[in-house]
Amino acid sequence: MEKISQVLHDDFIGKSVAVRGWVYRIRTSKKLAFIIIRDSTGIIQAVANSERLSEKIFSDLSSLKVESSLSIEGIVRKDERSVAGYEIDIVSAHVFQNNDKFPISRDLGEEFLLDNRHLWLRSREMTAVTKIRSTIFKAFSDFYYSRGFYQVQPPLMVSTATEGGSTLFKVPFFGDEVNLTQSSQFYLETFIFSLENVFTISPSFRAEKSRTWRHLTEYWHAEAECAWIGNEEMMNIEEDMIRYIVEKVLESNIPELKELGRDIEALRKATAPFPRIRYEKLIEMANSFGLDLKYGDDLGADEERKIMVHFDTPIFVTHFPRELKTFYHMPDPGNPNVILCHDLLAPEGYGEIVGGGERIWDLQTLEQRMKEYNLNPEEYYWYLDLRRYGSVPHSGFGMGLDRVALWIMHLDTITNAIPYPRTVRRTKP
RNA sequence: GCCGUUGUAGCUUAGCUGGUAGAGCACUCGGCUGUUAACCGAGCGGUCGUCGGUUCGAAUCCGACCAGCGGCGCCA
Repeated sequence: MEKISQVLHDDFIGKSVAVRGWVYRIRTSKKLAFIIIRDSTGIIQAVANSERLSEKIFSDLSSLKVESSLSIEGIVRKDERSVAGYEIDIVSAHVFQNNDKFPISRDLGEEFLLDNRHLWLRSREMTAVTKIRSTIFKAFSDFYYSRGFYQVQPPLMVSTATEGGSTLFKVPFFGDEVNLTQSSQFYLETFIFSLENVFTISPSFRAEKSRTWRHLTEYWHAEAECAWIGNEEMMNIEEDMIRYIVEKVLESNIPELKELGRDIEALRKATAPFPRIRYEKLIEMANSFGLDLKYGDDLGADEERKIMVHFDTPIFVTHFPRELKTFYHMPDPGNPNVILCHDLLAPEGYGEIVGGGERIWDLQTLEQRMKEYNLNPEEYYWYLDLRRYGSVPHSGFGMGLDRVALWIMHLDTITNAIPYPRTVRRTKP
C-alpha cells in the first residue's frame, strides 16, 4: 500500500501500486470514470475503464460519491491531463463505503462551513491549515528543547486570576467554584527555581465577549519563563524562536502555503532581524504614518494594523507606560514610569502575537503593586513566596500560537486558523 | 458593554416602486466527452425566520419577537 504523494514520481511509472483514501472528485461517462482520490498526503487521479474492468466493478466505481472510501490497485502512468501529472489505471478496487451525498459542495458560506467543520476538516484548505499548525507547534517545542529548556505542565483549573477577574470562566468544583486558567505564567515562575528555563503549550481561556478577527475564548498559549535574564535577553530568545518557527514552516510546508495562497516571499522576509522600538518612539512613528496618538494611549487593533503594514518583520515594542500593563511588570530602574516589557507585533497588519517582559522579583515592590491593583495577597501567597525564598531576576512571555498561525498563513480571521474555534458564540462542533 | 447588519429550497442566492417565487451547486434519471469546480437535457426540492397589522392582494410596507452575522473595546 502506497501513500499518494509517494506515487507522484517518475520511479513509479509502469509499476503496480495500491492506494487507499477518499473520493475527492468524480466524473463519469459510459466508458470511463475519473476518480480523484485523496489521502493524507495528496490527491491523484485514477481512471476506471469499462473495457478493462468487470461490469460490476465499473458500475460500483461509477456510482461513488464525494468522500466515499475505497482502495484501488492499478498501474501508474504519467499523464499531463491529470491534476497531479500522474494517473493510475485501475485494475482492481475495493469500496469500503459508498456514502450518501456529502453535505459540503461548492459555493458555501462561512457559517455553514463552521457548523460542518468536522467534515470541512477534510478540505484541502483545512488540511493545509492543520499541517502548518502541526509544524508550528512542533517547532516551538523543538526550539526550546534545543536550548535546554524543560517542558512543564501547569494546572488548567486554578483559584487565582492572572489578569483581570472579570474575564474568568467559572466551573463548578465539588460544590465550590474554580476558574479556568487565563495564563500559566505564575505557575511557570514557580518552576524556574528548580529548572531555571521552562516552557509550556497549554490552553488558556478568556471569558471576554470579544467578537473580533483575532480573539478566541479558548486558545493555545505558548509560554516560557527564564531565570537570571532581563527583558533584552528575553527578546533575543523570542526573536530566534519566531524565526525558527517561520523557517521550519518554509522548510516543511511550501505546498500547504501555496494551497492557502500565501505570499511566500513576504513570509521569508520576516526572518530578517526584528526592530526594537520604544513605546514613545512608536507613538511618534505612528503619528508620522498619519495616526493621531498621544503618549499614554494604548494601541488598538486599527492602530496596530496601520503601523504594521509598514514592516516586513515582526517588531518589538518596549518600555510601555506603567499604566498600560498589569501589576507584575518590572519598572525600568532608569525611569520607573515605564516598564521593562515588550509586545511583539506581527507584520502585514496582524499585530500583537506576544506579550512579555521582566517580572518584579522584589517582594516589597510586588506587594505594593498588588495593593495598587486591589489584589488580595492571601490568595497569591504562593506567588509572593517565590519572592521570599531565593528570588532572582527573571523574564518570560506568552504567545498566542493561534495568532502566530493566523499570521504565518495570512488568513483573514483566527477562526480559520484553528480546527475547532471556541468563541463567544460557538461551541459546536 | 457599544455600534452596525442579515434572515427566500440541503447549500449559495435573484426577486427595483406590493400582483401568492426564479437560478446555480448537490442529489436522481438520460445523453455525451480523456474529464479537470466537465458539459447538455429532464426531474426532485420553498407554508420566503416567527407572530400580528395595513391592503382586494405581502417575500416585498409597518410593528413586535426570535435567531444569526460583522466590527470596536478587552487581550495573546
